[in-house]
Amino acid sequence: MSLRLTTWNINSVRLRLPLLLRLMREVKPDVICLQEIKVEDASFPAEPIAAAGYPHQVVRGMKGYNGVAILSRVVLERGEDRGWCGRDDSRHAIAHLPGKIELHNFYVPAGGDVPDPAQNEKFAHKLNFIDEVTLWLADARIRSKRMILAGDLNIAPLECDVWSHTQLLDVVSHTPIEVEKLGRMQDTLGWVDAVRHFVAPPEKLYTWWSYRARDWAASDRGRRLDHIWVTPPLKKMLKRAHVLRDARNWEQPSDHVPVTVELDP
DNA sequence: ATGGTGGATGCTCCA
Repeated sequence: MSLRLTTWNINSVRLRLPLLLRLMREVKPDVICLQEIKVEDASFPAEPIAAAGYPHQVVRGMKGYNGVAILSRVVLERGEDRGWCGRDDSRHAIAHLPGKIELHNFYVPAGGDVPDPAQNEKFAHKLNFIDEVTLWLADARIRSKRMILAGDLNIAPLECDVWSHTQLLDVVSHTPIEVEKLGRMQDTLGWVDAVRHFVAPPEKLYTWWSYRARDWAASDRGRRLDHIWVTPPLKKMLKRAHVLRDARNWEQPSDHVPVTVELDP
């Protein structure tokens, strides 16, 4: 059984439905994890997505903000929904895939601008979110489980995951406290960073470029915020990873680009 | 040092 999985913060699934269909045609993933779909479940464009070959869908949306979805060519079973930090703000979806693989799709809070949890409630929420997920993963610790964790984690952990390590040390997404907490989360189950498995440091690699740059490609001030991790039993199955940088140049693009990993038995 | 853009929403929030 071969599996090609893509994660993409699409920043409005309704506005960018044509781009999603293009991704399906050009990359042909078996499974797609979307974040920031920004739509209620009832208004999710389920039919055109099914018609494009992805009839199996787990949608966890809300009005206006956040929202995640898992789209699949292959049959999947929805996992049990759960909230984090006492909220139900549509930041996590679970699906059970063929081959006894448990898939988690996360949209971690961005965390606002001020990197101090005492001054900035959004940053506190982000740190608490990571802590809660970490505790939960550690509690459910079964190292032999075949699991994939994908999504917009809103943290660029490595120096080569940002355009300037020193200039971003106090910028939310690359602060030492976030990087440390993400590292702890990764340690819970010995998660393997499936993309850095193929694009080893110190090679620079980004998945997000701000809308605010005059020329995003020329300045290339990117960050790697979108991730795909696998548990150790899947490590030997990793075949390929790809960041679709071209998608940042598509018409009316998301500020994030799709990240894809292929696994083979 | 600052402000820059984009999406959903509805006289503003979030990224």
